[in-house]
Amino acid sequence: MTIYDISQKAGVSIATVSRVLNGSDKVSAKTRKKVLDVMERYSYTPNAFARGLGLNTSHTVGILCADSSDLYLAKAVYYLEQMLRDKGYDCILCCCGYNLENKIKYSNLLLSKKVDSIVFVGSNFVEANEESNSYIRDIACTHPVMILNADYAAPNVYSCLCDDYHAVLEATEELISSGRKNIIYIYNSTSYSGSKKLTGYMDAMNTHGLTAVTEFIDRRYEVSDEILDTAKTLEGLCSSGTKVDAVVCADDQLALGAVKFARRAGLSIPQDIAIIGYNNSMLAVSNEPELTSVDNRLELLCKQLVNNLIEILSGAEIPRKTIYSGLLVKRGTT
Amino acid sequence: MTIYDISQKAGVSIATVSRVLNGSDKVSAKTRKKVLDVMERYSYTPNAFARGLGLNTSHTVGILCADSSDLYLAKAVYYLEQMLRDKGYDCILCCCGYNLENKIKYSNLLLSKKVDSIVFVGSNFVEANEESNSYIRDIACTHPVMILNADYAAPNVYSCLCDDYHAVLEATEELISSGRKNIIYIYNSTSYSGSKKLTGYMDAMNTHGLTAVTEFIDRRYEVSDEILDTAKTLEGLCSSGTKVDAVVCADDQLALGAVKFARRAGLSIPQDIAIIGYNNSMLAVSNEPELTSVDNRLELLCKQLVNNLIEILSGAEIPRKTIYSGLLVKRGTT
DNA sequence: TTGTACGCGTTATCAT
DNA sequence: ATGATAACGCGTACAA
Repeated sequence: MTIYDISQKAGVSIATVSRVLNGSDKVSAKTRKKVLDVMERYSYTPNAFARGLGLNTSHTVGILCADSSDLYLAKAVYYLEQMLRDKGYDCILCCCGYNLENKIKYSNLLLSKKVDSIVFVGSNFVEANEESNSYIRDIACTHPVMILNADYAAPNVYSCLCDDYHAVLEATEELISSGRKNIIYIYNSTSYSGSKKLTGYMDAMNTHGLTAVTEFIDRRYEVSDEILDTAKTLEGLCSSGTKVDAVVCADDQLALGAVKFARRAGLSIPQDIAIIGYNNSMLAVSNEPELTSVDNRLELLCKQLVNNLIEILSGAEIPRKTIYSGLLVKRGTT
Repeated sequence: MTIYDISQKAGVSIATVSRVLNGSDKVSAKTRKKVLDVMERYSYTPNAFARGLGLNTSHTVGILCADSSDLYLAKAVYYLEQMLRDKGYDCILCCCGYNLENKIKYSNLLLSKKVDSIVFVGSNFVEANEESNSYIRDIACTHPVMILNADYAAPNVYSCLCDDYHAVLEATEELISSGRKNIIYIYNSTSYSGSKKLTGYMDAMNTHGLTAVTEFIDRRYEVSDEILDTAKTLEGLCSSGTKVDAVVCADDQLALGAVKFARRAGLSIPQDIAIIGYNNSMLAVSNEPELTSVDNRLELLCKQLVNNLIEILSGAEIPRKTIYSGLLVKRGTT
C-alpha cells in the first residue's frame, strides 16, 4: 500500500492523501473522511524511508550508553525511551562500552542512521582531557547533543545533571558531624561526575582537618565481581592497620561491597561502621539493612532532558546546562 | 555529499560509485581505488533513507520488551544489542509495558519503521489465552518473529528458551531431598515461563506427597516495593500459622524479599529457612549470604537467538524452538 | 480546495 | 567494466 494506491481508491490525488496524512487544514472534511476511510480499510502505513528521504529526519534519536545493563544506565535508558516515545520519537539504542574509539565509531553510526539528535547517557562520555571530547564538538556541528549526567561546554551541546559535588560533600559532612573520623571513599570511575564526587569528599575531609583515604575499584564485567573486589579491598586496608568507621561510595554496588566487608569482619552496621551509597537504586532497598544513599534524581533529569530536546528540535532556545540537587536518603546503614 | 557528488569528483557514473559502495566485483581495481579515495576525502556516508527506500530494509531489528530497566530484561537487551551490532544490525528499542494493547501498538510502530524482524524479549509476550497471542501470528505473516524465553507455535515464529519447568522442579526436589517439608513457592508472573515454573514446583511437591503453598506477588513499579511486599506476605503467612522451612522464588528479587523476611523474623539462613532464587542475577551475589539461584543461561539464549535470526534473514532454515537447561547455582542460602 | 510534477539518494536493470 | 535510467514512496512548490 502506497500513497498512490490510496489516492486511486479514494478518487483523489496523492497530494490530497499526503495532506490528510500530515493533518493539513486545507482539506475539506468530506474528502478527509473519504481518504481516512480508505486508509483504515487497507490499514495503510506511510513508508518511513520515503518520508525520511524527503524530510531528512526520522523522528528518531540515538541513545548512546556504555552498558545498558548497568543498573543506573538501564533506568536512564528506560526513562528516556518512554518519555521520547510519548513525544513521538523513536530511539535507536547503542551500547558502546567505555573506550573512546567505540564512542566515536558508534556516534557516527547513529548519525548515518539519520537520528535527529544524540543523547549521551552517563558521565563517562566527558573525560578530563580535552582532546578526548572533541568528538562531541564534531557531532554538535550538525546535531544537537544532549548529555545526561555530565557537562561539556560547547555550542549546541546541552547538559542535564545532578550536583554530585555537593551531594557527596554533604553526605561526608553528615558523617563527620555525627562523629565519624575515619571515613573512606570508594569509587570506580574518573569520569566527569566521578571526579566531581571525589572532589566533594576531599573538600569535606580537608575542611574538617581529617585525613582522606580513597580506594579505586576497577570496573569489572560482572557487577558481582565489583562487589567482591570492594569487600576485599576494604579487608586488605583494615588488615594493614587502617582504621575505618565510615565508608562513602560513589555507587550503590560499591556500598554493597562495603556491607559485605562489614558482615565478614563481624562489624555491626551502623554502630561500628556507617555506609553511604550513591544512586539510590533498587540495591539500596534490596539489602538488609537498607542502604543510606544519595538520590541523584534520575527521573527528573531524564524528563528535563527530553523536554529540552523537544524544545531544541522545534527551534526554541534553552539553557545550556540544567542542574538539580542530590538528595540524601537516610536508611539503615547510617 | 551524495553519490552524485562523488561520481562527479571521481569522474565516473553513479552506478560505479554504487557498485564500489556495495562491494561488487565488477569494478576495476583502479576505478575502485579512485572512488574510494574521493569518498574518504569527503568522508561520504550513504543516505540510509534512500538506501532503505530501494532495498526496503534497514538492517534494523525491533526489540520489544516490557521494561528495559528490569534487571533481567536489561541484561537481555544488552546482550542482544551487542550481538546484533556485531552482525551489522541496529536495534530500535521499544518498551511497551505489560498490557496487550501496547504490545500491539508498539509492534506496529516498529514494523512501520521497517525493521527486518521483531524480537520479543521476555515470556510475558506469550499468554495463556490464545486470542491474546494472535498479534504475534499477524506479525509473523510478514516478518520473522523471535521470542526470548517463551514459546509460541506458529509459522515464522522462533523461540529460544530455558527449560524453566525442569529447573524449578529440580530446585524444589533438591530442597525436598535435603529434608525440607514446608516449601513455599513465590511468583509474580503468570506468563509462559511463569506458569512453567509454577507447574515445576507443583509437580515436585505432589510427587513427594507434600502440600504445595503458593503466593502471588503483584508486580510493582518499584522493585524495592516488590521486595517489601514479599517480606510482608511471608510474615503474614507465618503469623497465621503456616510453617515454612524453605522458599522457592520465581525471581531473585522475590528471593531477596524472602531473605528480608528471614532477617526480620530472626530466622537463620539456611539452617531455619532455605531460599532459592531465579535468574542468577547480580542480586544473588550482592546479598550476604549470597543467594542460591537458578541460572537460566541468558547469554547463551541471546547468542543463539541472534545467530538464528541472522540465519533466517539470509534465507536459511532453522529449528522453531531451541531449549537450554537451567543450572542450579548453589550459594549461601541453601 | 485540489491536482501535477519534480526532487530526495539509492539500487538495479538494462545497454554498451 | 562502465554508464544511462527507471524505480522506490513521499512531500511540496506551483498551477488550476
